[in-house]
Amino acid sequence: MESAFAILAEPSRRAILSLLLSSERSVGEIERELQMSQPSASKHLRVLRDAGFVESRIEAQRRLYRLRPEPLRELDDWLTPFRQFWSAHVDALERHLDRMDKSARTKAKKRKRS
Amino acid sequence: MESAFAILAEPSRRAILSLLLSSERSVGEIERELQMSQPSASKHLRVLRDAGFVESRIEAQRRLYRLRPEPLRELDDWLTPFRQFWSAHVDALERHLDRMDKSARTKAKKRKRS
DNA sequence: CGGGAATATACCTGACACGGTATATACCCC
DNA sequence: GGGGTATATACCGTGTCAGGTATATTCCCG
Repeated sequence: MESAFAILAEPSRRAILSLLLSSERSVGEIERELQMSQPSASKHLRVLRDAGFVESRIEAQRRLYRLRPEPLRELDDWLTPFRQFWSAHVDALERHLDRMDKSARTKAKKRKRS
Repeated sequence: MESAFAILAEPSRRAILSLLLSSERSVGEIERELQMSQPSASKHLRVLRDAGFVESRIEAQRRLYRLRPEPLRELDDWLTPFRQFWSAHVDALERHLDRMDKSARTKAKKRKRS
């Protein structure tokens, strides 16, 4: 369970991270908003914390969890070489379409990046 | 095994994708360069193909696999809202460091985005 | 200090994915 | 068409992980 990808393979964990985008939350809030059991929330948060995706602070009996950016940055770094690839790919498609008939071009453009 | 993250949770599959960045390869080449068994290579490629990460063409008895950009784009899209978050976070760190001593600032700047 | 709320952990169980071995399939070339 | 190469698939054994239930822990407050 080392890699950031393995951590994010779990849909619930991705949901938690997305939730924390707007603001920090307690375990109970996460539990309610994502409709998961309390132990499940705690366990996912534990995994996320061990992997550095979140950190917590204590407020009375609550633990408030918030995002930490580093692991997601690493993800982004892994993607970097591919980014170059896929923009090249789009350009190649573009050039290719310039030699095709119009109907095909129209259809294919729907898959083009914004 | 739906999500792109689940597919990339496997180190071997990430290795295959990285390998294909430079050029398309046959199953045998992948098998040799990544030191995995032939069935293992075939099975991972099957998963990657089903998920749209690669496509193959046939040349004699070989299958040549090459990258497809779309699924990685989706990954990148998922990261988008977090990117905004982490640059904000860096800026906050930056401001904070402006009030700290120099040695701490120097050390932290190594982790700063380009 | 005792009760209750919030969170964490232990334990069990079922599902599933990976790796390996064996085998099938497809294709080339002599 | 037979032998060999390249790739895919079937099947099995095993480890790992997620979810659930039960319980421990921590903390607040009256």
